[in-house]
Amino acid sequence: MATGRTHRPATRSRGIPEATVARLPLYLRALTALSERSVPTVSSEELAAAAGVNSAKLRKDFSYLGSYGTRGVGYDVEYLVYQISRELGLTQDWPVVIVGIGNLGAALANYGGFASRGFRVAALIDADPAMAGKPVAGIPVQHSDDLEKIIEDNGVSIGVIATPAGAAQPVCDRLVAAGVTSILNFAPTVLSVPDGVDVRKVDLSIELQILAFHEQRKAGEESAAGDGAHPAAAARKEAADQGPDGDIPAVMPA
Amino acid sequence: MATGRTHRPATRSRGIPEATVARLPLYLRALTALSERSVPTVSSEELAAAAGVNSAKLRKDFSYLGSYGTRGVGYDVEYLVYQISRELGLTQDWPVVIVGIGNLGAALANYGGFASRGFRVAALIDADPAMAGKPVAGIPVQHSDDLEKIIEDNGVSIGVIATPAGAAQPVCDRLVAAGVTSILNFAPTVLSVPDGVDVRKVDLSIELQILAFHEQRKAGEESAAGDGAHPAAAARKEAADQGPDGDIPAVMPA
DNA sequence: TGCTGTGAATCGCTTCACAGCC
DNA sequence: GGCTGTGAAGCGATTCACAGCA
Repeated sequence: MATGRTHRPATRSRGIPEATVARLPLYLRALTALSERSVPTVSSEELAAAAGVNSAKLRKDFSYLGSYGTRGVGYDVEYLVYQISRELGLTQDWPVVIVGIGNLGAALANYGGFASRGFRVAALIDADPAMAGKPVAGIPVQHSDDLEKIIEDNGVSIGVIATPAGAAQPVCDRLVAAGVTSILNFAPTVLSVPDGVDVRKVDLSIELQILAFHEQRKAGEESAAGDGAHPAAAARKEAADQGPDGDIPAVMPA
Repeated sequence: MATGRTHRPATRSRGIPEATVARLPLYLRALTALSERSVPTVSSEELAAAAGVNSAKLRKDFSYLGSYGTRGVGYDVEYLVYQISRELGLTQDWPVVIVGIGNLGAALANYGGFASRGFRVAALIDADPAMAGKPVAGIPVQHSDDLEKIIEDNGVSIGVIATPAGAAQPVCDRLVAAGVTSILNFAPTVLSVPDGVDVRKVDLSIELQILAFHEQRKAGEESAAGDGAHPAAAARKEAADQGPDGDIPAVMPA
């Protein structure tokens, strides 16, 4: 779920649960793979397995989009690809800017998944004058002095921040002031934005810490497993092998 | 998300809710910043603001750890840093390997947040023989032939996969076979792992698609004139035009 | 007085189980 | 017979509101 909610609870004509929205890209990817293999139809069971969720959840998710399946048969792959793409807004072109062209920014610029799914890297922006003009992934880096102009000229509404932590908030402010209303933040900082702006964050260090927590728990169990009589140890053991199963993507609201 | 799971619900006595675990790193970061500024105590309200959550949630989260605050005063910053670190398992050293040293892998290797929080990059591994021996972030890249030996020699239990999608599952299988039980996956693939192995995934393309969904909704929302709540930055809203049904997918395969 | 800690109410997501249709 | 679509039950997480303590 993204934070920058326009704080009206239910203005929507068709409200799709946030958790469902977060899974649609997963389904879309699995469906695209099937489509490439020219598979015509797929059952909820099969598709769920490919997407790594359970089939009841998948059917419920799809029921929010409409009745796109056929009982006794399954779902038409091509049709479903189109419906989900449309729902996600991927039938249009989204120009994106990436700010901060270090290793990470370069990795993002080179990431193939961009172009293939309705996103277009409209510009790369960096504060280092030495970077200006240098092409990364075939796109010349532009200096951050021109940020506002770049946003406007390209009609950008989605920005990716891959700067060091200290630069993230100022960059964010400028992006928002220039008209960006969705931000994907890779910097390890909590960004503050006005209402109406969505921020999603991706934070390596947080993910690792969550893994460490579970890892520690696993380790504690092995040693406790022996002295079976202890109730607390037994309790911990039970929780053991349940995957974190986040489902909530590896991302938190800011 | 872990593919294989025993569907055993979390324990309730000693178990900390998963949602709480996911926020602890956030609190820890905010507390560390306070600690660096030598702030001795902090209230739930202040800390919540710094971490970007609401204060009731924060207090509830902390209540799962124990009663570490003082009524009328707040929380002792240093003490809380320690308690959370301990709970997350960060008082010990976690050796981590990164597999796939492209732009992204290099970015991860260079990421400072690693060392500062109990994680140590024990090795960098890549399948390209030309990379072998080349130092990245001061660490020589090793060839993936030696993966198993590297895992064992370093006692690694956490692996980071930053390979292309196609290589991810084989790499994952080898990591798991060699003893890794926690995986952070950056490749756009659903990994399947045996029970007892945790997988968390970070997927740029999914995040962008979620943003696009909300962006699209904002654009379509002009009609909601109702009561005052007016989204800020009403600059560019025309760009997104809800594609009417009828046409064939404009989505390209990956 | 001020702020924590927490039962109780609430919300939203997941799962179950089966009716409905092919 | 097989598989979708969905009301209803179940369950975890969030929020409320206030009791309890420095």
